[in-house]
Amino acid sequence: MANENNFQDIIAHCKEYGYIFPSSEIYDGLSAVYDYGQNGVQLKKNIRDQWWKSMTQLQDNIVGIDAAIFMHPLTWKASGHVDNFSDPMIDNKDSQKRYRVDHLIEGHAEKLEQEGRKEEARALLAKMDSLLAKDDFPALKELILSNGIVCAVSGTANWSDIRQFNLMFQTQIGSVSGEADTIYLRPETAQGIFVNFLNVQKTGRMKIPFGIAQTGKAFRNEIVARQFIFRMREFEQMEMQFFVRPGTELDWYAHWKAERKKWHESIGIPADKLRYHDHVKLAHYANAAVDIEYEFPFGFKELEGIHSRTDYDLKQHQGLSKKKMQYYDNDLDENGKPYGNYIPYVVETSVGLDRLFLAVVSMSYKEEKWQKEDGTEDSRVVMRIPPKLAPYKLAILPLVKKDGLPEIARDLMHECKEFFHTFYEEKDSIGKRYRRMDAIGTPYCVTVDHQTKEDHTVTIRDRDNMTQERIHLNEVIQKIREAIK
RNA sequence: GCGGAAGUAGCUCAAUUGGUAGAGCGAUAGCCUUCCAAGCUAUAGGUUGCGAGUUCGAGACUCGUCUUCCGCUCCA
Repeated sequence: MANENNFQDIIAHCKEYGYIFPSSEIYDGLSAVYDYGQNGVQLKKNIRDQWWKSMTQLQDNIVGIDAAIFMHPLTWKASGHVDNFSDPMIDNKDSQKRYRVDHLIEGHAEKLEQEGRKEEARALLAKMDSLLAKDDFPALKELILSNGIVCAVSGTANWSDIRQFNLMFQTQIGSVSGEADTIYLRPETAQGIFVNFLNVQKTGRMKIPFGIAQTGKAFRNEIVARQFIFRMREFEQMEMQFFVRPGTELDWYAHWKAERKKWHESIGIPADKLRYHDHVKLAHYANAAVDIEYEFPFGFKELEGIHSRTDYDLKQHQGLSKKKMQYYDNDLDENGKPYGNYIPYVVETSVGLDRLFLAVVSMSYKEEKWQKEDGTEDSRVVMRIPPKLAPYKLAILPLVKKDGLPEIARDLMHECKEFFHTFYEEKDSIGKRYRRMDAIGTPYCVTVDHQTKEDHTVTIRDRDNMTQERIHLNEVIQKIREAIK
């Protein structure tokens, strides 16, 4: 069974074998940020490619886009990110409760008012507004202390300093400082799809129901980082927003709920490691929501979210942009009349690519021990990554570094690399090289030996069961392509 | 954010009461040629996380700081 110790081993293995490095490690690292190494980038790309193919190429009514990370600031006003998550916060050190500063002071003003001290309340709020406008946090804290405002839980005034709680990363657009405007790094890719809804629908002549898919980076200023790449400040999402006729959204929600779980199983994730988790408490924009959870070494956690987002987002954008986010539906209803104009409802599927990566790595990592024929114990660390996701598909190994074997191996290498990632290695004993390939998860190894010179056959070794068979040189490419289909 | 623990070579760890920083594995080059790790030779790799202090002398003691891990907290 998986456990925490195993998880530490997985993290160490990821670094040791070029999958994941802590960001900026030579400068002591950057909290909650990680880099993908030479093997990690390939695995990540392969997962992303599988998703992209399944969501666009294999679908009749879904197209992809790639929206910019920078978006007009009003986008985040519309989505609710600006108003809800960028306020000054203060913590009470005794109760460890966190408050929005404006809520805390307003609450106190209300109490004053009830006590009939209306003038004081008004003065307090006026003072607060002017200080908030100036972002004068020390003065705001002083205001809280001088008014004797205490925590409702602990009853104490043991307050931390006031800090800005920023969900979103800010930066400046415009090369001349002073004239610059604040913009945000997107906290979710979904809004790039919503703001392009009309563009795609019109230029692609899309008919409802249809979907728009996108993969890309998103950024969140989280408070703390834990659990390796499960929660990062910079992460990659794979999202698809599916636009449907109002009233049909829950049918489509059920459809995608089932489809998405099937997809995870199709890339090799065991069904018993997956489960649904229905949301009881729904976000402000949803009328149904479910997580597909994976059993990580630290427990079942969200891998993908499927949300019925109603028409919330398009309606919000219509309100702020003054552009009609409408679709004219020519299909006939039960009375034989066209459905006509409406704002489509949206069913969202949103996977964390980094989380999926971690799921694949977690399920693949195995430490194995067994008895050899002579009675001694043998062991290996193997990454049983599904072949179609593995960074390298094939390793080509000359049995010895002489007798013309490397030359044959290199010729084969040259042919293979047109079709899939191939690794070449001639140093050390053959057993050692097999172990190295096991450790990075290469599913197949072809070994060129002396017999190859006589009959043009090689051995091909299977990573998972360590068995070998002998095949003709001409069969190698076809066999690997078949295995990674 | 709070509490606890830990930072020595790429990895795992040594280094006696405070007295010259080491080993194994790994890496690199060469030898050997052997189908499942651990054959031979050589080489490289360290301001002991960082900064102060105590001391004739600090990897070790004191203080500060940074990072990581564990448990709470947070995670629309």
